[in-house]
Parts: sequence; C-alpha cells; structure tokens
Amino acid sequence: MSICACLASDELALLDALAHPVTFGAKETLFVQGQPAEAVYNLTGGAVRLYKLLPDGRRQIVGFALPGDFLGLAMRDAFGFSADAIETVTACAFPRSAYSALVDAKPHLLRRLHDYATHELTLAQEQMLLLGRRNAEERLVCFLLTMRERWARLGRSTTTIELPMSRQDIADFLGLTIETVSRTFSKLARNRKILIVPDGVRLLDIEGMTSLAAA
Amino acid sequence: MSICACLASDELALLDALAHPVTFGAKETLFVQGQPAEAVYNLTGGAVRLYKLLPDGRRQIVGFALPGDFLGLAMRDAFGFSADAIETVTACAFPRSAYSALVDAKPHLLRRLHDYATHELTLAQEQMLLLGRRNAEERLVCFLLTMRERWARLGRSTTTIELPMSRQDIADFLGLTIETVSRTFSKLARNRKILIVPDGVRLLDIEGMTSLAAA
DNA sequence: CGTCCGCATTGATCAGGATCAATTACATAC
DNA sequence: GTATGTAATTGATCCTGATCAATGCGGACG
Repeated sequence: MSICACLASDELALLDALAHPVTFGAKETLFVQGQPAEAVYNLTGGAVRLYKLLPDGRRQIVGFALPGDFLGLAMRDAFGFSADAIETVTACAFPRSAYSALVDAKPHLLRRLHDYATHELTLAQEQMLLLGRRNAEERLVCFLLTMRERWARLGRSTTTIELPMSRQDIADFLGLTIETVSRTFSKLARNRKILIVPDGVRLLDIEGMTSLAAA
Repeated sequence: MSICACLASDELALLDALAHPVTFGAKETLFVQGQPAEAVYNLTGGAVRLYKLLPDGRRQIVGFALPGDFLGLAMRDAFGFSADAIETVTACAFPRSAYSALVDAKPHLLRRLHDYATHELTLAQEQMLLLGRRNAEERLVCFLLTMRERWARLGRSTTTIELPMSRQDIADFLGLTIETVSRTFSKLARNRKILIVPDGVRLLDIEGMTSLAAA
C-alpha cells in the first residue's frame, strides 16, 4: 500500500476503519468518466484500465493500474476518466468524504499524495513524448520495458513479463491499432527480441530493446 | 499568482521574502531536463515552452506556461523537462530549499499545490487523448480553443487569440510537423473558421470549431 | 535600396500505420 | 468430437500526415 506507507500504526488503524475491501470481476467497471467521485481506491490485486472516450467511440487508455496503485487523484468532484477491471480485481475503497477529511488532518499523508501525483504527472509527460514522437516499434518496446519495471517493483520476474491486458488495450494505450500492435509483436519475436508466451512475453534481448527505446 | 492565492497576508510577506524577480530574454533557457532543480518559478509575464527531447533530436512540447503558471512540480530532485522563454519572460524564483521548507510548514499551501498538480495531471491526460486518437484538424482546433480558454481566464480577448509560440512549437506540442500545422491553419482559414492575424488568430466560428473538437 | 535570414506557406511525392478482409488459435459449450 | 465465439495474427490496399523541395514574406542590416 504505497500511499499508506508513511502512516504511523495508529493512523493506519484509523485508515483501516474507513476502508472497506471490494472486488470486481473482469470487465466490471469501477467508475465512469464524469460520474461524481464518491470513493477512492487503493488497488490490492489485479489490473485496471483507465481510459477516456470520444463521443464517436475512439478510446485512449491513459494508464494501467496495478496492485499498490492509487485511484482517485485526477478528480476534484468528478472522475476525469473511466476505469474497469481487466481481470478480477481487489481493492480498498475509501468514501470520498472520510478520505478528504483524513487528508486535511494529516499533512504528511497529503505530502505523500502530492509526491504520488507528481510522479504520475512525470509518467504522463513521458507518455506524451511516446504518443507524439515515437514510432510503433519504439512505443511497444517502451511499453514492455515499463511493464517490466513496474512488475519488478512488485517483486515479479524481470524476464517474463505478464500482460493481463488485451492487444486492443495495448493499442489504445499506445495510440495504435490492434493490427499494428500485433504485427510489431511478431516483428520483435521474429528478430529474437522477445518470445511471445501465454498472457505475456519473455524478454530475450533487453540490451537491444533498451537501445531501441532510447533512440 | 494562483498558487499563492490561498495564503494569509503574513504568509504572503514570508513568501515575498523568499522570492526574487527574474527576467529571461526570448529563447533563453530557464532550466534543462535532468538538471538538479535549485529553484522553482511562478510566471508573471510572457510565455514559456516546456519540452522533452529524444537523443536524436525529436522534441515533444509537454506544455506552454502562461502568466500565473507554476513551474517546478514535475520534479523530485531534478527537472523532468526543459523550459525556455518564447518571448521575454518575467517570473518569481524561489530557492528550492526555502520553498520546500515553506510547503512543509504550511499544509494549506501544500493542499493548493496538490490541487494544482491534480489539475495538471488532468490536462496531461486530455493531451494523451489528443495525441493518441485525434487527427490533425481536431488537434489544432482543440489547441486553439484551449488557448482561448486560458487567455480568457487571464482577462484577454476571447475572439482574437494571441499565439506567442512559433508554428514549429505548435507542431511539437500537437505531435505533428510544421507543414501539417501550416496546412491545417490554411484549411481552417479557407473554411472561414479562423482568420490568421499577426501573432495569433481570430476565431470566426466558435460553434463550428467546438463541434469539430468534440467529435 | 537590395541582401540576407529565419519563418511560414504551398506543392509533389513517399511511407508508416490505418483500414478492410481473411484466416488461425483457443477456450467454452454442447 | 464438433460447434461457436472471441481474440490474435497475417495479408492487401488505402490514406493521412511525413518528407523533400521550392517559393513567399517580412524584418534587420549593410
């Protein structure tokens, strides 16, 4: 629970009192864009896609949330994006009002939250660079290396990367079509950069991929 | 001074003591990506471009800062992007250490800062949608309407929009080339949506542009 | 006044990724 | 085992925006 790691044990107890565990099945929606935010969440298991939609159905995934991630920053009164479960998800839900009051009462929790927001902002800017200026292969390689980094931080394998999301999700995250994502996966596999395995990839040439991502 | 608007007058005096006014000529650099951040800034005049570079020179502008904007969020120890003055710029500079101490001492300033960060994050996600899923015309129209909105908040005209940045800057912000930006401007002018004037545009059909941006 | 230089516009052609279409792989149900 | 449905892959063609190239425009300066 990254956000809560800064709290003293008595404060944690306080927080526990506010939280209630929730579960969402695959494809279930946690919240939708524009809906008043009556709760915030701390993910404990599973993966969530966060996305914005255009009226004509075009979709941009603005991020994938993994265990430990906090959902509920990018909103004042209403959520700025929709979120739904990619696979079965478990989370701690905090009523918005109680959460808000706690933040007001505990400056170091606010500090922690602000650092988290700042980190998210940095990631968002990195993603702008990716979407605005990188080609399809660079985008996919960056994505795989970022997922590696994130899973590593959660103690998972650094060579076999789990990818719980669909090809369509990856496409909508990288600003590509599903066909281009699929072709680029195939190309990387053909060039012995990766090995495609069920629900993920094995990274065969991290060196080479890193230099592809840098260039 | 948006960030400071929440402070009591005695606190403002405290802040004033920390701040010192600075000026930058056109094209002068305020700070560069990766450089340790020894100061943060509150813009008081002029416009600044914030950008990230790839090793091969490709550039993505992650934002334009206008008077009232705060520079220095997206960094822990080092800046995550570079910034330079588009035109002559005036700002209040705060030494990083003093700023940091003040934030720790004044929770409501931190709260204000956090709200600002959250707002920036929302804008960044909107920009991801633009870069990932919108076409050239939609991108430019969104950009013009956003600038209109921002200038309006600063009390400027809502029909003649100042554009202090070059076509190349706009291209690097929208993930396009300068030629495409120029052609799209011409197309909008040809269709009587805008009138191109020195250092800006006059919006002739806000209705039509809004619907273009929405779709 | 003409030259120069940076910026913007416009035109011609190219290419990366989108679109359209068919096939394959795999899971679940019957 | 076969049928069905969903996701992924692969191929053929198209199109938007990139690239290459030329021209226009205006300000600074000799």
